Amino acid sequence: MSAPPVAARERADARRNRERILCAAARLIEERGIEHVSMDDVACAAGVGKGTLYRRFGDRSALLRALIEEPERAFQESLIRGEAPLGPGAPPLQRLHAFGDALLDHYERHATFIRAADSLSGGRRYLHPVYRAYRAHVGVLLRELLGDGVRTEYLADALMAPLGAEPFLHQRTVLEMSLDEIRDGWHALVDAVCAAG
Amino acid sequence: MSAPPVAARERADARRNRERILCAAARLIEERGIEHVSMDDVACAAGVGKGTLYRRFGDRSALLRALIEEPERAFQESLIRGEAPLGPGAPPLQRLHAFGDALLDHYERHATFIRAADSLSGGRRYLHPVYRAYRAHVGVLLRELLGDGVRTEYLADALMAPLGAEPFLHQRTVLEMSLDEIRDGWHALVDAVCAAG
DNA sequence: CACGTAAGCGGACCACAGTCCTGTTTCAAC
DNA sequence: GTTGAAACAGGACTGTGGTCCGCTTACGTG
Repeated sequence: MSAPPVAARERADARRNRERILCAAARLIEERGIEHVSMDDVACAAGVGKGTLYRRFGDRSALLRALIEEPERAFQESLIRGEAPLGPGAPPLQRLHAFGDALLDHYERHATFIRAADSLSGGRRYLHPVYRAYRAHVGVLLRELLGDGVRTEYLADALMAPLGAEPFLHQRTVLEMSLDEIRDGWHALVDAVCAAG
Repeated sequence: MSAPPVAARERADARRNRERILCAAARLIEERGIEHVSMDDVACAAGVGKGTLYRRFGDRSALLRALIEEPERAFQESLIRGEAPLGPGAPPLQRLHAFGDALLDHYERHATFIRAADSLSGGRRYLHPVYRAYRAHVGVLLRELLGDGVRTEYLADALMAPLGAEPFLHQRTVLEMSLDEIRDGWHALVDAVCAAG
C-alpha cells in the first residue's frame, strides 16, 4: 500500500562498508588497545578510504560510541521498559539504587571505550544524548523523592558526577577499588542525599 | 659561605624565553580565545622555536597550567596557612564549606584554562598534583567527620566530582546556574553526606 | 681572556585527526 | 533499458600536537 521507507533506506554498499569498518575497528582495538589504533589503521584494515570512515561516523569519538551502541541501547531499554526495580514499578529510591548498580556493571564492561569517547568530545560530554538520558532518569527519580527545585537539579548532577567513565576507571584501576566497594559507596551517597531531603 | 644554588640556577636566556612564551600565550589567548591558539602560534609570537616551547612546558596542557600557576599556588597556600575557616583552626565541616566556596570562586576566574588543560591530559586528571592536593584536603576533613574507611574515601571523591572545571562550566554556561546556586547545591551535598555519617 | 662543556635552542620532521573534491555507484522513475 | 540525480567512495591535502638532533650560547674554570 504505502511506499517503502525510501528516506531511511541504506545503500547496499554503504551497509557492507559500515559492517566492515565496525568489525575492523573492533578487531584492531582488541589486538592493540584503543590508544594504538589510528583512524587510518581502521580505514585501511576495513579496505575503505578515510572519507568513507568520516562520512559514516563523523569523528573518532562517534566511531567508538558506535562500537558499543548495542549494549548502550539495551541498557537504556531496560531502564524504560525493563523489569522492576530497574524498570518502572518499584519505588524511586529502589530504582535509583538499581540504576547505579546497572550503570556500574555497564562500565565494568565498556568504560574503556566510553572514557576514550568522552575525552575526545572536548567538554561536550554533558551534551551527549547518552549522558542526558542517564541524567534525565536520575532527575525524574530524585524529583519524586525531594520535590522540584534548583537544589534537586544540582543534586541530580552531583549523583551523576561520580558515575562517569573517568572516575570509574580511576577508582577501579588506580585506587584498586572493587566493583562492590564502588557500588556501596554510591549507595551511601544516594541514601545520604535522599535522607537529607 | 655556601655556594650559590647552582643546580637550581636558570640560564639567563632560558628565563627570558620562558617569560616571553608566557606573555605571548596569555596575550594570544586573550585576543582569540583558547581554542584558536596553536602551539606554533605561541612559539612564533614569542619569537622562539617549537623545540624551546616543548622543552620548557612539556605539552599544551602544561603550558595552560603554567599560565595560572600563581593563583593556583596562592589558593593552595590559603588552604594550608590561610585564615580560618579556609585555613586551619575552624571545625572540619566549616572548613569544608569554606573550601567549596573558595574553589568555586577560583573556577569562576580560571575554569576555562583548567578545563582545557584537563581535557588535554587524556584521563590523567586525577593523577595531577593540583587535583590530588584538593582531594587530599577534602579527604582529611571528611575523615575527621566520618571516620576512616573505604566508604569515606569514596565519599571524598564523590564530593570532589562535581567540583571539576567541566561540570562547573556546564552548570554555569549551559544550565545558566548562578555561582550562588552552585555553592548552595554543593553545601547541601556536603551537609547531606556529613549528616548521614 | 681563552676554553670546555653542558644546558639550551630551533626548525625540520613525523603521526594523526579531520576536510575536500572528483570520479563512481546505486536506485527509482519513466 | 535508459537516464538523472543523490548518495557514496577514496585518497590527496591541511593543520596541529609533539619529537629529534645537530648547532649555539651562557657560564664556570684556569
